[in-house]
Amino acid sequence: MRDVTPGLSIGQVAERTGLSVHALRFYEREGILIDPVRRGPGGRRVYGEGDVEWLTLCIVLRASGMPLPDIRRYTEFVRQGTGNEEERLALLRLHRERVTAQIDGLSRCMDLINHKVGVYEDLLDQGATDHPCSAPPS
Amino acid sequence: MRDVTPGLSIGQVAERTGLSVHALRFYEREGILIDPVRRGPGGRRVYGEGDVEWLTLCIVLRASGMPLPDIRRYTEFVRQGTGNEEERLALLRLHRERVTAQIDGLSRCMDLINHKVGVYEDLLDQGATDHPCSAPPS
DNA sequence: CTAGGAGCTGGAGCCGACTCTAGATCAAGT
DNA sequence: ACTTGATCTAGAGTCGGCTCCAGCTCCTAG
Repeated sequence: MRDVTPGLSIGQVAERTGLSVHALRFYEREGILIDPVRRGPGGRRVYGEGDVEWLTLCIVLRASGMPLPDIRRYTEFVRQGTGNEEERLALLRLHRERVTAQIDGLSRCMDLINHKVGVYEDLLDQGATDHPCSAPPS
Repeated sequence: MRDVTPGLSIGQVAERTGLSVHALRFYEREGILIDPVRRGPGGRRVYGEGDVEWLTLCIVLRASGMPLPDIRRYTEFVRQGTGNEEERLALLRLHRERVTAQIDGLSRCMDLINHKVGVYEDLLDQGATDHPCSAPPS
């Protein structure tokens, strides 16, 4: 009944997470994994399902713009175990604000882009019906 | 009545746009300006209001993740004058899709981050009221 | 006259996050 | 036995987007 999680090679983890094997080793060097990866025969890395889950979280944090040093700090808190939940929460809240700011910024850019798309669409419609002169947009 | 736009120095443009003077010269080298900057006595750059407006647009495009080469291509279309509105529109639409994808991605990250923030908030509330054991989150 | 400050050019440097290379080791298939 | 392919390490290279530096020219104020 034991050994339900048989251990994954770096290639398998790469496949599941979408990270490259290079990136996996790089993350490990950067201290992004919670505990040192186990090694199988020949010194090969052996990952568990827990590692994959953790990496999946890290990928989300990265994708939302958290810098690696911050991810490392968060990892260190988790590695230390319970007792620092406030700090973890503070990091997460800080990041949440950054993501909110990103989304807001992008939405404001979107408004302008939509506006310009609209202008050009109108211009082309109008041109199709052969309207007279008008100031060209930039 | 003429000369309403007296011409701006690179420093003034930097101040208005928020770009650095370095970045302004860099953008110029990259072909991001619609026409070559006029030069005043001593070979100094003289910008017009139109340049500032154009740069303002470019800043929005950059802020929303459009790469400089794409901005350059868009600039080239505008530089060529009317007749390529379809191409401009295509570039804008493509970019709009990228921005939409970015916002969607970030929103999905937000869901997870919010979830984790909620988990830690609950955990700390619960801890304050001295609840018994529970599995620690990652 | 001189000192400061802004501007000029060309080119080097930096940062983050990977990505790739070289050269070695190891396991499995033919 | 041999080849293939995955893995290992240490370290170098890449890329985008600036940023900074050296050494020069200007203009203006004191």
